[in-house]
Amino acid sequence: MSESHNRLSSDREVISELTTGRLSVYLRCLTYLESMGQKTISSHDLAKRFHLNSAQIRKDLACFGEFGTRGVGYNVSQLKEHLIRELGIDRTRNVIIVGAGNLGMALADYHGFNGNGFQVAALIDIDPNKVGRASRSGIPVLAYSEMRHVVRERQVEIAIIAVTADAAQDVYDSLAAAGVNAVLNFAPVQLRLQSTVKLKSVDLRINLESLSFYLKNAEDGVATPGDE
Amino acid sequence: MSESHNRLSSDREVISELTTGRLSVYLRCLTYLESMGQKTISSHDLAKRFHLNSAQIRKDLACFGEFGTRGVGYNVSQLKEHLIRELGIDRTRNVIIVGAGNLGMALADYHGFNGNGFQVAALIDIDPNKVGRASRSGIPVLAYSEMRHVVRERQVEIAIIAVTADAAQDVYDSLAAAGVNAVLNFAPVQLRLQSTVKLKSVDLRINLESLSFYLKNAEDGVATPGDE
DNA sequence: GCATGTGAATGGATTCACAGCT
DNA sequence: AGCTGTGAATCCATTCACATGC
Repeated sequence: MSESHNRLSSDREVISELTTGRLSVYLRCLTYLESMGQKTISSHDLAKRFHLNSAQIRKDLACFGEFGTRGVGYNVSQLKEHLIRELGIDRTRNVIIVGAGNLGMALADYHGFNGNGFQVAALIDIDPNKVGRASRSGIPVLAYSEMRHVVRERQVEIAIIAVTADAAQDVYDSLAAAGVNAVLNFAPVQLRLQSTVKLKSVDLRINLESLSFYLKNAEDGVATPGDE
Repeated sequence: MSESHNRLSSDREVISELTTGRLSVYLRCLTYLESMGQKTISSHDLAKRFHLNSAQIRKDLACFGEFGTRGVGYNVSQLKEHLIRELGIDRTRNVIIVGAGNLGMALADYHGFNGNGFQVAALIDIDPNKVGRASRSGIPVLAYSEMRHVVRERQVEIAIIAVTADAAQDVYDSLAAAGVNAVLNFAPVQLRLQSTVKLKSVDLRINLESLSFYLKNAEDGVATPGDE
């Protein structure tokens, strides 16, 4: 299939965050198409479903080798399986959530975080009143002092920070020390990075302010439609 | 101060989302600096606090006119007030949250969503069991059928979608019809856009998958550090 | 004929580097 | 001397357009 692409496993080019984000989107779409019984899809049809350009989709997919058939398109199930493997969710990764407040609790029970490659193993909190309880779906709240132990014991690979802004840096550093190397941060702070730990931040406040900025300009008659 | 910049209010150039996101970050930093009693800051010092380039900060700030003093830097309080006005959060905007599940409830009580320019007026849900209740901090859950009315009555400008993926498009369309023109979407779907409604999406699943992708490649020895 | 895969062209955003002000 | 404001240069991502293969 990829006769011309006999690349060794390590010479793959660097893939940008923007591209991987789109791969997730494609995967979701392919899962849907498969459930509808569709067998193949062209980059052009895929592009129509989002606001994307078909060339971009082909480029994104071509990063990993040649997967389409000229004149036909892509095999839905095959491409889906391939993306699952490329994204590394063909096995389950354990997750802990640090901070068992409203947000942490909600995230623990969030469907997208349980199943299909991820599993929330525990919540962690310093508050002794919260320790020993559990989320609605039964995920236990453990003491902060147990964090290191849980990470090792349960082989936790990803942590979610859902504590207040002032505690986030300490938590991040402790997670790094405990051996976690991927963190999703919800605290509204600029964290000082450790080289071993990949960080993604979701800043709710920034998103709201960005909408406010748009509204303000719309009032003033400045046009700026579009998404994300 | 801006003698050379006598632009009329409407000739302002288009400002990218990337820039506005950074403006929010600067604002947060300036608020902190002000609370520490610092009077002025240079673009260089500001840049050191994030992982940014000082030229970028100057460019970002220069969008709105000349605010710094050569040889000195920027006046902290003055620049802060200016950003607050530029971001349109010098007045309070009302917000509703559609979907009073775990996530919606958590967001309703989220500190960043209440105060400093925003105010959550209500939660909305179809489930009759939820209607009439309230979040921990007292934000009421209203019926879905009331949405249109609440939006008009309370002059709601921003809506947050915290419903399941399959309901999100209907909610979005209803919000548009009700007159909301800014939406923050948490449902994992690609929404079909309306021209009058600005959309920002926060897709938690995509963020996790992106971390998984990083972990998978780190296993294979591909280097890709960095944030966001 | 039709759709992929991809080099070349375009379009944006970031960074450099320096003129100009305090 | 020090720092802003900004054209020019660079870097990265997206889009075009077409050769290639089913």
